[in-house]
Amino acid sequence: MRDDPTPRRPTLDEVAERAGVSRTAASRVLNNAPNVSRAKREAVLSAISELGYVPNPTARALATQQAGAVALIISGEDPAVLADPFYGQVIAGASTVLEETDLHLVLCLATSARGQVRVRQLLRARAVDGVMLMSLRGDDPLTGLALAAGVPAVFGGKPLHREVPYYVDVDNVLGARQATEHLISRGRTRIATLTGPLDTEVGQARRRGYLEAMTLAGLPYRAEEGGDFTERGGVAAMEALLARHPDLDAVFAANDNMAAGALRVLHRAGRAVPTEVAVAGFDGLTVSENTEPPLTTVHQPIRNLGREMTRMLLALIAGERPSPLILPTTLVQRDST
Amino acid sequence: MRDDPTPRRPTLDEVAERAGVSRTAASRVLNNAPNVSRAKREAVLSAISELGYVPNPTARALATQQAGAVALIISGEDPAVLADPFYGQVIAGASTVLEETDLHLVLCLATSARGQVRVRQLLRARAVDGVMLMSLRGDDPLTGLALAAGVPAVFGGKPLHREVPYYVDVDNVLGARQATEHLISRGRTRIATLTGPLDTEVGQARRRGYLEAMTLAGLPYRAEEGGDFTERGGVAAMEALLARHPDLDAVFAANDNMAAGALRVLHRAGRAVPTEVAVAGFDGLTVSENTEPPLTTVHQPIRNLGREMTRMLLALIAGERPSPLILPTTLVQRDST
DNA sequence: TGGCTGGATGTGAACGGTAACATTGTGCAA
DNA sequence: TTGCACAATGTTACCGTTCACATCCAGCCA
Repeated sequence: MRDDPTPRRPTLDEVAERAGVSRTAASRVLNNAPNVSRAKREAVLSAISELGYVPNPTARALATQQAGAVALIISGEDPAVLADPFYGQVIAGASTVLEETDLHLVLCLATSARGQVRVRQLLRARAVDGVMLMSLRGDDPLTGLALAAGVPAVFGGKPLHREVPYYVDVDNVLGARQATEHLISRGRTRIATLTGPLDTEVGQARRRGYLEAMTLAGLPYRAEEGGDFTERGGVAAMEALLARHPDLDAVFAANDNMAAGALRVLHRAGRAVPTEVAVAGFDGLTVSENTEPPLTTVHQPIRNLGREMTRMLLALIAGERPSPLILPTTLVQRDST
Repeated sequence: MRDDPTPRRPTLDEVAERAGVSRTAASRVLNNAPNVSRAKREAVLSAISELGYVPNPTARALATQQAGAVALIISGEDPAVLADPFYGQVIAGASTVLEETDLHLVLCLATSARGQVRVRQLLRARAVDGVMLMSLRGDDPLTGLALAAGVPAVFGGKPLHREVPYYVDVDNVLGARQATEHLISRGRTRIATLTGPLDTEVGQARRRGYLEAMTLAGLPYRAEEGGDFTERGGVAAMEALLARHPDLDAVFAANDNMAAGALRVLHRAGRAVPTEVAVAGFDGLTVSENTEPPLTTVHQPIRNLGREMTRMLLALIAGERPSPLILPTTLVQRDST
């Protein structure tokens, strides 16, 4: 079944020899470049299929000075960030776009010291033709590294405190405002918020959206507690919130995970949802369908985020100068409000 | 800020020249090979840091005939499979192991026709030093392709109807048996199961575990419905199950997603969980914590799965012949049973 | 018929490393 | 002192492509 230990794959030279042409001619056929006679082209083509020739991507990469791959770099404290299905969606989106090209996707987790080092090497060695970076904290050194590396870089989500030329983001402010306004339209006035980490742009933006809505509606009530986008964090934050603001009648959680945690706390505390307390989340992941009751949430087009980041990166690699992109969100109304 | 358009990174030749040694000597220092005098080594080292030299991975790959990367290939009908946090965990596990090596992780979704073609190319072109394959259906052509490609390949989960030399799997049969026996120990006798797709080994194995437990306990009751590991599928299957076997007093769902769906159906149908119907799942993902009530489930060490697959692949690449590995599962008891 | 144009073709030099092999120099046993 | 093993070092081929450039040749116009 298995061939000899080292079948030594055919090279372009062998193809050329078999077809009775020069290596260059064969190369031309491969990259269907002009200036090859019909006869030679066919000779090469059949030599290729007879020999089962497959071009060596490494050699090609060396000659063309292009890696043939782009990286998706995910930063974070802990490899567990990937447990969030969010990234799966981003990856899926990126993949569908890359599928149409001849670029591969290399995945880098910069979640440990060692991981950071590897990313740095990746960038410095120009091992990829471009990078997409996600979930960077405000002070993440990766932002600077990526920009300094001079390799095409697209950011998923605007980094905090830093201007970057190319990014795709979701309209977090507007989405949060929508959610809060929805709660207001339900007659709630004492609306609290569980914020995300405030050293991220997402965390800040969603909080801002909440504040905008409250201000615009002329509601003076303010109550917030910081979370970390995990359900566990949501539980802790909701407990604190409830202790300090027992009069709240609605909660806008900055993501679904925290909202799920909040629901459980409210449930334990005997607060009926949505009658006594209404809850809205943000993300629109499947978590939000599984909660009790199903969660009203702001759906963000995550798959699209991945797709658009990739498209932007491809444009960048192609030498264009794409504009930053902000994707819209939509409110999904379920039973928690 | 940004340097010249093409700063042209320094090459090993330039390092060597600056250090006053031959390129070979410089190369030796780089790979800290023996037979380099202390003086030269230091000269090279300082030349490297003065020039900011970073070796070119592509050139190295061409010379060593090693790609410097391994691929994780995820098969499936739909890019949406990645929405399952399962894969995030596998990826995280794989990453932590790869971090310690100088191999990169390239991620391939073989979820579309185009994706399949790309994977085929990847394998044929030997663009990676090894591959890990996941979630292959029984008749997945990828299995054969990977084996035929002659590239080190590790399977995550034993493919159905096919002997493969290297795989890491979870003890699905035992886990399912544990779950079912747990239900039995709770005094249930009319236990039904929501199976996974029966054209996968996982689906088959978990069903087998259920049957084993029932048989061993001398319980004649049999009721099953097929699902597809999604929550939506779980809902449909549970509805059918309830219609055909209204007398059931417990359900073993082959994964948490389906269990979550089942819980919702039971809730709607007014069957109290766990008093009237007990429910157990499989996976131990966060979904299982968020259900109402929290789900008793068989926890499988997914992160470990990723880690062990990667370790096995590394061993394989190093020329060893590792044995297949079966990872244990643990029952996590919550409120649904 | 000679010069010119332009497509087809091949030559040879990159691309940036690694490694087999040859060469030199040194200390030590015979 | 000769011979030898062995560390240090350099020479050179090689990995498998792409591509700039030179060459050749046919066709066309003056």
